Amino acid sequence: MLRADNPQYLREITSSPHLGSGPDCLHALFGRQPIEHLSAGQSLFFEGDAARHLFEVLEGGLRIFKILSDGRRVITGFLQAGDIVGVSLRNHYLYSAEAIVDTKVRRILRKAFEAEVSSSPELRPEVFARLCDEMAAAQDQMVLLSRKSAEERVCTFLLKQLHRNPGHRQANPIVELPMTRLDIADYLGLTIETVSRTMTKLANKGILASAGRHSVRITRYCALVQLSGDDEYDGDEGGLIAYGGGQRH
Amino acid sequence: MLRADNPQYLREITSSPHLGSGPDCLHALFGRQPIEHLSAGQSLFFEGDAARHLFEVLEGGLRIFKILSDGRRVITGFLQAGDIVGVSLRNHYLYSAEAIVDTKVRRILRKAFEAEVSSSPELRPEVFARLCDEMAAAQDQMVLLSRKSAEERVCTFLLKQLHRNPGHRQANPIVELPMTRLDIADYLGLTIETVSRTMTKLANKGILASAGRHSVRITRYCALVQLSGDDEYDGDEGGLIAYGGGQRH
DNA sequence: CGCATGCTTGAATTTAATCAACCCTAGTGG
DNA sequence: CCACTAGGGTTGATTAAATTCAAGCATGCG
Repeated sequence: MLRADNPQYLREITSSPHLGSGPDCLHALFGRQPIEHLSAGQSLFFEGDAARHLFEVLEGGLRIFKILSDGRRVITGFLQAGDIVGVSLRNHYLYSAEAIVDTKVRRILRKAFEAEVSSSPELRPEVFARLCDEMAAAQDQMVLLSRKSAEERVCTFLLKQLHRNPGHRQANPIVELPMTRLDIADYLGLTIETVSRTMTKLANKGILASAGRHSVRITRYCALVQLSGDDEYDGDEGGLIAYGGGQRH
Repeated sequence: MLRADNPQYLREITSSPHLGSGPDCLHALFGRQPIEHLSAGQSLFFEGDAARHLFEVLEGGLRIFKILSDGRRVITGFLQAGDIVGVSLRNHYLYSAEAIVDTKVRRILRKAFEAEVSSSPELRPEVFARLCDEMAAAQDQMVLLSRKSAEERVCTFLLKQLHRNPGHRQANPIVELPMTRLDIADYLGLTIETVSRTMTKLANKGILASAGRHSVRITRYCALVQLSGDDEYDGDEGGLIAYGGGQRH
């Protein structure tokens, strides 16, 4: 349904079947495993389960989340094609994972993964890099949840979704939002009503235009960046300019 | 001032001077480095700086934080004796670090650290474990910031501070809070007023008693746990019981 | 002793949550 | 093929929680 229509990714991962043959050789570990199909809403694993497998997302998307005892849900991330689930865990899964749409994954035993990684000096930096990226994303999310207004949260989210998908450089790009409003709300620490109202407000400002339930056209990218509350994005790959500060003490 | 008076830690780390001689051999990497003194408020490094060193905290404490362009500050963690700063980073520091009290640290070149780690199969699991712990803490913090009330946040924070210090098993334990109320507020995503009011309310409920500006006596531990919004703590090391869920889908 | 900083308390305001209708659309069955 | 329905989404009115603004209090330091 959603990201099934970009075969670049599949080509890329299948073109590096041997360990150490490229920057994404981590995917090669999953190469010979059978593809598993998850239908929308289906669980992959639960928080607290013994972490026996790692998963590679081939197509579709997952939400990963934690639930408080009284039912409050916090989505800590969305995963899509190319992502690997479960790198940062020890004996038990830190969170639950569910498909947000029909999704294809491959799995590998965690033991096998760890054995491969510890025996391959080529793989280790890649694992390390993924962990650090995950950590950086978690830090950004803490900033968002801690100090950003509803509008800033929604704008930040839209930008993040935009930058992670192909075609984010064109004139009036479309952001795909395969998840529901409730998912977005639980990811941004808001309610569905607030998410909805904020999107409407952004539409009224001419910053975006609704393009069906699961996508949005960005009409004023610069304004979106301004309203996201972050420092300006650098020209290309969606990272923030790190400013080598000096403003406190 | 604060944690200077528990020499156990110093004994522990100096008793394992050789690589691979114990579960905490990571500290041995810093063993021959000179001790550096930071006075309260002093910066160690800034977000965005080239990450040339890793630091080991010997005594005292640090806050690590990010700042939005308009000055809003988010403290993403507090570090104390035994912690290592900078494991989860690539080329630039993800955050700034400042001493919250007079603090002693040792530093090691990141290149040297990485060389040592990649050449030592004993060290690697330890680095990995620290990264995973950091990730788990970040996830918990996201839950706190996303969905917990002011009271739940403060209770969670007090429990976390309590469990990380020695002597948390005694009858009416004392929680040390070396940081200011502003630090706590910026860590919990609240204002100082809300933190202050919430502490007062907890005191009125008989759950805690003020014991000077920088420490608090916990008088009803169980009530504190209830109010923290988490599932019950397990008997010992302050971790949450992971419940092998099954409540959604 | 007196100031400055950090902390507490109170009143007013603001933001987002909650409660409640209603709408839209995709999918179903007649 | 079209009407119906259910779920997700939007919009509006009200409420609650935390922030903001403002004042006063303690503690620690010169």
